[in-house]
Amino acid sequence: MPTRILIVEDNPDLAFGLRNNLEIEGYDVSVAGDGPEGVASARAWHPDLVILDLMLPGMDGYRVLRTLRDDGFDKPVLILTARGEEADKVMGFRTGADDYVTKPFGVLELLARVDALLRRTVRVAKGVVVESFGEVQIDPATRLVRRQGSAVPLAPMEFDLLLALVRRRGAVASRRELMKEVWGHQADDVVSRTVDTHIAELRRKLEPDPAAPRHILTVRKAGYRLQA
Amino acid sequence: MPTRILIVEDNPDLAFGLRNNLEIEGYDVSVAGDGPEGVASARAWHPDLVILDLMLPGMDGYRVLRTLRDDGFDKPVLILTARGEEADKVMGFRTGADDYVTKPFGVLELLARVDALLRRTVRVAKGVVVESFGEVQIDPATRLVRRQGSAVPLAPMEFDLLLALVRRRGAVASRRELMKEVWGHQADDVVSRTVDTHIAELRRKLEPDPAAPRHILTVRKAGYRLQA
DNA sequence: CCGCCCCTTACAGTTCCCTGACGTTCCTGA
DNA sequence: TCAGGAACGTCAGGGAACTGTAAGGGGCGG
Repeated sequence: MPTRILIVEDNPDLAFGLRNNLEIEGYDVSVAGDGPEGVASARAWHPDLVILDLMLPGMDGYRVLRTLRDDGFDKPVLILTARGEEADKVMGFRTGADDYVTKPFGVLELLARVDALLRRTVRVAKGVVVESFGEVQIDPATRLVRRQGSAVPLAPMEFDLLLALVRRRGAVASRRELMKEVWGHQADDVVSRTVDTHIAELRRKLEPDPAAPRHILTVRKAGYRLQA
Repeated sequence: MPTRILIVEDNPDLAFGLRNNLEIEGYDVSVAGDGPEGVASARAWHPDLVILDLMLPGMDGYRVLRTLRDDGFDKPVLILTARGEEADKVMGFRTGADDYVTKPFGVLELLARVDALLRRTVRVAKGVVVESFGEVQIDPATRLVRRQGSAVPLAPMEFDLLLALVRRRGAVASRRELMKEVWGHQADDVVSRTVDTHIAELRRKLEPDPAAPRHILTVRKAGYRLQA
């Protein structure tokens, strides 16, 4: 079975050109002209990679990506856009993109990047990387979290916080450490309840009984701890 | 334990800047100043990701990458270069690179790309250090105490006090010393029974017969002592 | 303008810690 | 040996400290 690539792009010329080149490379290609169509196509057709334009009519590209990830779509997504601002790129990656190419771009480079992404995916597939605790599975590659198999949408901060906890695997993480890892480098002496609120949200979304957490535990006077 | 990143870069300023930023993000960073050094470092240090400059003295970047891949090095490699020609990029990807960033670049974007690459590969391990005496085990990392294998819930102060005793291993700890270590502030001539109260609680929770303690011993007129 | 996300604040519920009082044990000296 | 005193053990209640959680507002991007 050939590798399938879904292009979500409203500009017909560009889409056509890409399709041509990719097909010459031997890929199976499908094109969606807007966001909803793209989401539907990803659901039904199960592509191995998605090339996603950010500027789309109807549904924003970020939202499409977001929807896909929340849906449980874990294949690489390459973002394609005219916006080259660094902030845009960072946001794209943060939302779960795997690469970010700005227009104008060279077709050969795009092909090479597609190839690199697919190569990496295949290579990784051998040793699946998924963290888990209890009935919750976390895939750092796609920033996707599942509980009992179904995707749980987490806000970016929530995901990062969860990841920070998971990385410590059962050890106590102080609020300050978490602050430092998730928020950045200057963990002030801020006496803030921010961490707590996010923890509460995580429990609400991930714990069977948020009032009696079994995995995201409080260690009084010390911080929080993730119980596998 | 933390994620390791190897930078192969001959420009000291750039290397230093990158190292700084990556370390702030919590990575373990090593820098190699030329190709051979980079290869050696990758072999010996087993980084989780390599940032590779193409323009290197002595050994060309492509050669380095080639050598690494032939070596069986399968971690992601991000190429960093001033050469933005499409042909260069394609060649880089073809040689086995996973991403290609051209100078000048934004640090945030680079960090985001590093993050995106690592998402698909990294995994973490853990090491456990446990103190123990008698049938009691103490894990400072989780602030968890077990007696005969089953968990014993301790209040924060109790745990800290226990830890202070354990650290002294058989030596006598005066009330004042304990106060100072656990409570931080300097213990005035406070004739307080606070320490005693907590000791009593510890005995109740940890000693088989609290009335005849076998581990948490009283040294009259001096303080307390932990018997292994 | 809306929606999402994030942080803050405030309040409520718990847990915990210190204190003071009293009982018990140990040591000492007559 | 025994009384007295000092040191330690124990207990319970008030208040402080800590966390859970629900709004509310600001910011940012779409």
